[in-house]
Amino acid sequence: MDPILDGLNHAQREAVTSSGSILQVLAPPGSGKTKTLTARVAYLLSHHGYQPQDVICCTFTIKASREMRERLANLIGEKLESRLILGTFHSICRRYLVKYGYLIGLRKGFGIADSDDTRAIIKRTIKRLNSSIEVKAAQGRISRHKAHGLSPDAVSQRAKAEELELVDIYRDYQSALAASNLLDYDDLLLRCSDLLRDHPQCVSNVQAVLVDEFQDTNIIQYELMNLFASKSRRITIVGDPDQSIYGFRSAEIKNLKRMQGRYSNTTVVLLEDNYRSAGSILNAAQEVIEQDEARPAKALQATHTFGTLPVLRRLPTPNAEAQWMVLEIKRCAAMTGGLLRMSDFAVLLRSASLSTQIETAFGRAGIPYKMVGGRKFFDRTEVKIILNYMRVANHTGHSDALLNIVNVPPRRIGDETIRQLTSGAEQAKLPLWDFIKDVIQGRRSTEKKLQKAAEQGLCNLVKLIEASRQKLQECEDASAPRVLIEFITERLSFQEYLIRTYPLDEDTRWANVKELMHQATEVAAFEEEEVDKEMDLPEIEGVEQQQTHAGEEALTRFLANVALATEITKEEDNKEGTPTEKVTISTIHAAKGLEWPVVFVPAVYNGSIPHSRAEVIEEERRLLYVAMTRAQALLYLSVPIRQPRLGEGEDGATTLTPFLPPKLTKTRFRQTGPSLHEKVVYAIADILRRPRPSLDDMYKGLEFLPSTLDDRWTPEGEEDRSKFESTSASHDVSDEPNPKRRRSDMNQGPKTTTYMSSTGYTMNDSTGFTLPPTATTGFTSARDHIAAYPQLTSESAAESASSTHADATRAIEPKPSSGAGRKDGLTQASISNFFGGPGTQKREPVVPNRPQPPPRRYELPTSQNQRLPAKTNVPPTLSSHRVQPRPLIPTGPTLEPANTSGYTWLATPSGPPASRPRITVTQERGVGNASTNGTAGAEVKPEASRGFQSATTFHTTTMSMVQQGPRRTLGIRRSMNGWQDRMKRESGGG
DNA sequence: TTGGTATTGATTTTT
DNA sequence: TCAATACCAA
Repeated sequence: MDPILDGLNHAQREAVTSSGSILQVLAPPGSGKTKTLTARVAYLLSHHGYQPQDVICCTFTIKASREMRERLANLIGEKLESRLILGTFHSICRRYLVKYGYLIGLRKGFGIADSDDTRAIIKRTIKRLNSSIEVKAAQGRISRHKAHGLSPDAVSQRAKAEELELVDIYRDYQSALAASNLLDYDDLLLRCSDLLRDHPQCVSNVQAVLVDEFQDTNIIQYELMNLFASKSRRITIVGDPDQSIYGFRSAEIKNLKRMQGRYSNTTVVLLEDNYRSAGSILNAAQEVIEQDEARPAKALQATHTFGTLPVLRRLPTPNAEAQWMVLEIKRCAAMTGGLLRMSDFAVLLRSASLSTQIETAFGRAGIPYKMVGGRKFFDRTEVKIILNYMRVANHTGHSDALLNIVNVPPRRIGDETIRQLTSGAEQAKLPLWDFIKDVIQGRRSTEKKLQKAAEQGLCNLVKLIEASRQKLQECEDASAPRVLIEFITERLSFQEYLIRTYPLDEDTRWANVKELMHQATEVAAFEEEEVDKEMDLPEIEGVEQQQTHAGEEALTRFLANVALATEITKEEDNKEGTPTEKVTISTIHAAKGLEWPVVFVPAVYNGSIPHSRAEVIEEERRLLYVAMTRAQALLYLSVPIRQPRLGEGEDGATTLTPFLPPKLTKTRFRQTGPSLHEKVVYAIADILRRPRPSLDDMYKGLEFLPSTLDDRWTPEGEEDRSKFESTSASHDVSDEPNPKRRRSDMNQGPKTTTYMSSTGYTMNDSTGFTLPPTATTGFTSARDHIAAYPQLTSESAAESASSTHADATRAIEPKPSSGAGRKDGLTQASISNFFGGPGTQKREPVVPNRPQPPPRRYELPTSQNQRLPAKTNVPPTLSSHRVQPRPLIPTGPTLEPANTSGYTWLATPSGPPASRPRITVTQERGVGNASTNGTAGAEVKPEASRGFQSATTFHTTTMSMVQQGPRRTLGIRRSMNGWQDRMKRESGGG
């Protein structure tokens, strides 16, 4: 058997081995899309004998291209992998333009205009033309025209009057780019397609073209694909119309049809088995996407068990929402006995700006996280300054970069001076830089005489840039970027400048500059090995490739990578005790193609999703679909019922997204987090294909939980006043009125114990939630609890109904006897399992009067506390607020009849219905403790203890995160052109 | 004319 | 939280 085909199902195999030269693979979420595509690449190399440098593989995002490289390296080896022409459309185009751009009159050493440059240029011309068009709107419309391949002239021909205003801006923008020798993102594609259309010999070597996420291609990218394949006409595309979420970037789902029309011999293969998600999640997601009636029906078959229903949680405010996520993450982590680690959780957001509250809540609670998407490393002001110096040094014609740094650090060059200079340069038809040089050397003068101070400042600037250029000329190797950064920071006394300007966080800002240096160093090290030659395009007879000064070339490439990558991977500082395990917070867009065991999608209200400014609401629905289908085992959607800030309703009330109509939420969702008893946990383990945790391990975490249920808020999304009376007085905990006061509350307790602080829960209790100062209302009986959640019973019934057929597919065990007493019986069984089932040495429900350290939530009277191990001593403030052990009575949602794979419970002795097992969690802890010394679950132990102990280190991480402020964590992306290959070599090889 | 301080305003998604 | 604007003192 061909190892390439190992582990592929029938449809995947068919796709991989298809002899059709034009192949479309339609691959819904979790169907092994990337696996199939990489296998196809490997198959083409090994069975068709193509050389890797003759295969082009286009992805859409950098992350996707990195993943593809990694997978291919495993499949075909690094040697071959590194020679593939693989990358984002933009980066591949850049490579072609660098080598062959001269054929279409592109000037050497062109730079890439990032969105900041674009915005600045457009802003300037709008001002000059006195246009009333908004900058952002103009930017978007110009980009759209370009994505359709329309030049300013082309637009003006078919334009209406109002469009003509834009055409002027468009023209002006284009000439500004040309003047600075810049290409914007659209130009990269556009000019490359010009190149290949006029000079197809540049790609005459290409044997096969593969495109990932084809539904996200725009017209130009589609044309590029065809041009790449103009010789061989062998194309494989993988895509899913349901996951098209880049329409705002002119992506056209129509390209699928267009391609079929263009190539009559198109073969279409459908993948429909989902290997990622629980059946319950798929059902819910499928129902969301099927609301789109224009969409062709497409099957999506679950291969996993039904699992537990997804959650749609209502909460009072965005802040409560964030705190709830903290609670649920901790609850999941603790109650699954080390099965789930921090890196198994993801929070997916419609907008990156939603992250702030979540980040602060996580920071306070000691949840380590990393933010993906949102603000980019290379966009930080301090980094940007250095980069702009480098850009000017690289190419003095880059007027926008020059304008950005002309008075940074301050050189007494103010607005007026700049106005004189720019208008003078324009009149003289000179680049700004040349004009400035002429002025200070006395060859020219401005309309109005410049101030002495300003002139002196300009003089210093020119000297610095000239010196930098000199330095660059002297440096004829790949170290140029690093050399230049060092030189510039030194000459600017940049660190002192940062201290002066940003006294609050000058250290992190300086650290960012250091990080930039580090990146440059890495590039240099990589290129010195000359491995990068393999990244070059293959030589083609008869077409000359353009050569450049090595140092300049290295700098240009560095800057291009920066513009195209905009994020970098920070190497994990694996210092002792630093957890590398982090919760991912990401935009939904940036999460495409990825998966996590547990996914949270907060803010599912109208205006957020669909976004209030969204143009196509179908796309927003697909966005929700994409977000939901990232989840493997647990999916949480949530919505704050009030949005105090920008809410459109009078009191800031929100409305649930129309994508989740009542008939859907009633049948496919539960209202609160699932009870995480044994069977649920086992189902999670099975879906993740991880070993089931032992019951011991599952007990271990419980004592640190304030509750084993998701019950701090009512299912309707109010704070539960019966338990948290004092907090309801000020229900916008959200705005965190006076943290100091609360902190002092906490500090009434003994300052104590590494243990306390190490749980990471002290922090949370003290700041995240408002604890009632007195214990009067702390106790809630389970009966009260049930009374408060009447709907749960029916909900669980719905779940069992909807899950029956899914059961059948996977039932390993005989079904529980169904019938009248079924619900109770099941519940009892699962609960008693949970607290003392056959997984442990104890078969009986635990002896009630055996003294055991209780979990905090169900605190025993203080007399019992004396028997706690010294280190687990609980401060009086915390122990006092709940005085009685809370009996746990099975409630509706603990029913999980879907998970018949948990076979242990059938053997469990369940009490007679009359005497329900009123087991306190105290006992449950006892079981856990007792069996810690036993043998049960020994093999799972390392995992479990890691998950648990890390709480200690979470805390420390948090502290550093809090000090640094939010979003200091560097993103996980890495620019391409081999940076990641180097990483791989280092980590993988060593 | 500059540069500091205060106020206000604003925040889709990515290459 | 950050950035752009507005105003005032030098």
